[in-house]
Amino acid sequence: MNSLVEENYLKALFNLSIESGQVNVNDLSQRLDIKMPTVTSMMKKLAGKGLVHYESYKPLRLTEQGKIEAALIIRKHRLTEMFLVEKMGFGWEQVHDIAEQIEHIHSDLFFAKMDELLGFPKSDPHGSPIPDRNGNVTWKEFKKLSDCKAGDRVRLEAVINTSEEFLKFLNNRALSLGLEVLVVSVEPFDRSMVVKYAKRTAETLSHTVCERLLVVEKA
Amino acid sequence: MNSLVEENYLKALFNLSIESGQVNVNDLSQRLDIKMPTVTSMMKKLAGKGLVHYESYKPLRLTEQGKIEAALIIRKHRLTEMFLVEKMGFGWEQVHDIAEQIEHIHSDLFFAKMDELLGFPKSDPHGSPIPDRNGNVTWKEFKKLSDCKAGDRVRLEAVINTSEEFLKFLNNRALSLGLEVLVVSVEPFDRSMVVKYAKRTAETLSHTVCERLLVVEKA
DNA sequence: TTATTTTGTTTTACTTCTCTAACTTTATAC
DNA sequence: GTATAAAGTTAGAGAAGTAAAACAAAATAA
Repeated sequence: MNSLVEENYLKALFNLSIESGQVNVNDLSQRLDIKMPTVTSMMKKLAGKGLVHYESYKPLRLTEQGKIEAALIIRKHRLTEMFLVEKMGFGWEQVHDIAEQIEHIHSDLFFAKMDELLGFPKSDPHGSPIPDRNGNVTWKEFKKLSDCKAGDRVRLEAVINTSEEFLKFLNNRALSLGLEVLVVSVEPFDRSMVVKYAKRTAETLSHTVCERLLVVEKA
Repeated sequence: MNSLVEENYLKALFNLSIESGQVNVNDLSQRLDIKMPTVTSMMKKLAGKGLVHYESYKPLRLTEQGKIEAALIIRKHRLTEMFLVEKMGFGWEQVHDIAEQIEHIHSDLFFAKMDELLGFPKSDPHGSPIPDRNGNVTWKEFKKLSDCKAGDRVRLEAVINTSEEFLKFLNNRALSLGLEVLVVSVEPFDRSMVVKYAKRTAETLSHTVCERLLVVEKA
């Protein structure tokens, strides 16, 4: 069984791989706020357990087994977030830190029960997919709002950044998942967008914000 | 802030103090399955943090602050057990190990929310009192069923042993908290009791079992 | 009350996870 | 295409938590 610390390395490596493709020791070091020599030695340890492919000076890669174990931790994290929001009344901006701890609870039954009470959800409160019990993840095809053009009608389905500040920013503008959004115009100078949704007829969103909003085109 | 390991020592010391009054290094060592030298050094560490009164070769005692911090961990444990039973559909025999892990989650909000969703319960699924947010515990006056005599009418309010085996034993006999029990007779030879409750007209319970059942006399 | 057993402590050492400092390899810039 | 910078590794060390071995104190039993 992996230690809590090992689980955190696996999860970070998994997430970084998805976010940026190639992951270096330095990336993992910064993500975990742990110095590079420590990361190097942990990578060797995890390589010894068959969870990471490690070669000196090469990018880091999870093995198939490593991917599964990482996905199962992320499964527990996302089920927890969903449970906190749906069953306990938390806001989507409040759940990250709690889930970060509960993801390390060892009890299949506990998470199976959550899953069941939630009706086997496919995604978490931020729109990220929940891996299945075997560690398989299926990603929906999303588009960044920032890649849309004037006139596009889309539905907000996920957010990339899940920091409390960003989510509070979205709360303040009544931006939530499932919302239908019309792109009114795109400002060429700073790529900010004017959008229309719900009762908001002309809300301006910076490019930085639009890059973090994932949408699907409205059929 | 106390580490998870320190929290476990505090909790064990608190529980042992209630169960048996005087707690020696050896008792704590056995309870935690940790060798005595390790316990000794942890006691010195906790004494340094002002949580334990430690003197060589003397019984171990929590300081007032130590009692409060221990009670707050136990509060989290018992709230969790209650939540698992009441809100997630677990049986009272299934919740101990999960609560043992969740009690170490650091989030006042999480436990405040549990408390609220449960309607501020006074005791856990095994009848043990839940300490308040300040670490104060109020024990009800219980009597052991084994101290009752033939003809007594009592209500089952708590169980002492919370092991899975014991609770399954009680489940099999439909013994649950709140039940009204009539002591039909006491066997002088082995102190076993014949009792009557619900639809059971003549159930025999060994002294070992009766000692672990806490009751109040029916007014 | 003295001998023996039990309990508790001290010392040393191991494991896990972390760091700093020094060195090496790879990438970047001129 | 070397010089410099950035990234990565090695080596040594420290904190937290654990145990084994050796010793000391206290309790118990003869």
